[in-house]
Amino acid sequence: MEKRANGRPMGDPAPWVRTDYSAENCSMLHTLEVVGDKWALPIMREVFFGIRRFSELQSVLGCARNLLSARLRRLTERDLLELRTYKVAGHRARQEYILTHKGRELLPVLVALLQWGDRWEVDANGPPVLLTHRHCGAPVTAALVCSNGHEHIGSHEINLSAGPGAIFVDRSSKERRTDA
Amino acid sequence: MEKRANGRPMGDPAPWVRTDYSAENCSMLHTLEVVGDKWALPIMREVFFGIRRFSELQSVLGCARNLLSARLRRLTERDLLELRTYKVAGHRARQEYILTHKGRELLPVLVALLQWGDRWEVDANGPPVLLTHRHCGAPVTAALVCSNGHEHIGSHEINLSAGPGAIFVDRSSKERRTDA
DNA sequence: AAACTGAGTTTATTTTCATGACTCAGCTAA
DNA sequence: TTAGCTGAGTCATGAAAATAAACTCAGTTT
Repeated sequence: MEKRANGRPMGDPAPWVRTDYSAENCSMLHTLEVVGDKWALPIMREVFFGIRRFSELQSVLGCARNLLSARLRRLTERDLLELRTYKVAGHRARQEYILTHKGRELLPVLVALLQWGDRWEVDANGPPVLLTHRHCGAPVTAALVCSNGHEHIGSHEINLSAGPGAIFVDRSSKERRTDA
Repeated sequence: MEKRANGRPMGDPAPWVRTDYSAENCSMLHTLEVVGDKWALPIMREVFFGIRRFSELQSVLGCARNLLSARLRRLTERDLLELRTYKVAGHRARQEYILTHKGRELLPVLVALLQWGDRWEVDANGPPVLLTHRHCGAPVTAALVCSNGHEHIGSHEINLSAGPGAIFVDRSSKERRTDA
């Protein structure tokens, strides 16, 4: 079968419609394996916000200690967080979880989630947290941009194609549609 | 106690460190209430990718039918998806789930997750899915931008402050730190 | 009439979450 | 010097959610 350069067979509905390669190794799923449970993203948000100690995280998040413990362990093992010991005068040594580079790069995910909630699920009082650019004071958002500098790309302006790691499958069907 | 214009008490560690208002009504949590379970985001991704029928979604995602059913119902009730009936010649009427505006605006979340996985959890073969700008062909990413047009804002260039919906709490502690 | 398809529902099993009690070491006040 | 407090957890148990597999049911094709 004739294929395009990117591996997609010719004559497919639209480049935006994926029918020919599998979803099972999608990077999004890999990400969700690490942070896709109930508490990982809230934990990461708190660490971004400066809450870094076990007991503080527990009281701020209100989650079960055993779960917090298990999640912090996983986030540490997967190198999103790093455990560090420090000292406060008059107290014994304490521990804190700090962000690694890998963890810090999750910020666009957190901001995108925050922003969607601000836009679509906010209560009457308005958004509880504001993010602004330190240098100019303007609100910060997660936007789709391309590496040629085009900003605020809409969902219809995006082409989807198979990457080197794509797994191809046959899901073709010759049906033609009419409106209901 | 003396406070700044945004309500934060004077003398706090750094604007980036939230210690004085609560996390419980954060918009991120509102978002996660809608799409924070195991299957909602994968479902949304597939619908973005053009997979829109119940049985197609089930076979592509491999998730349990009852869960798929429950998730699609919730996503429809919450207006991220809309159920539509259509007709294929030689078949009885079928149904498809299509994106609403609210659902389409989740794309930055999906792209941010995809991109983090591509960067940090990709397997040897490389990324399975590529997103490119239809007009110029350049890769598309979710980036932090401000409304003054500054692009690629780093996590350290962001100020955090309480918004109108913030709930204030007292978590002050007078401890001073030394290194461990 | 028998088998097939699409879009689910029901029921049973397994996994994950949540609650509350318990541990254990270092510090601190009596 | 012993009793109590704090930080950072673990353990046992019950509740909720996810998974798997069988079942339903109407329209369709053979």
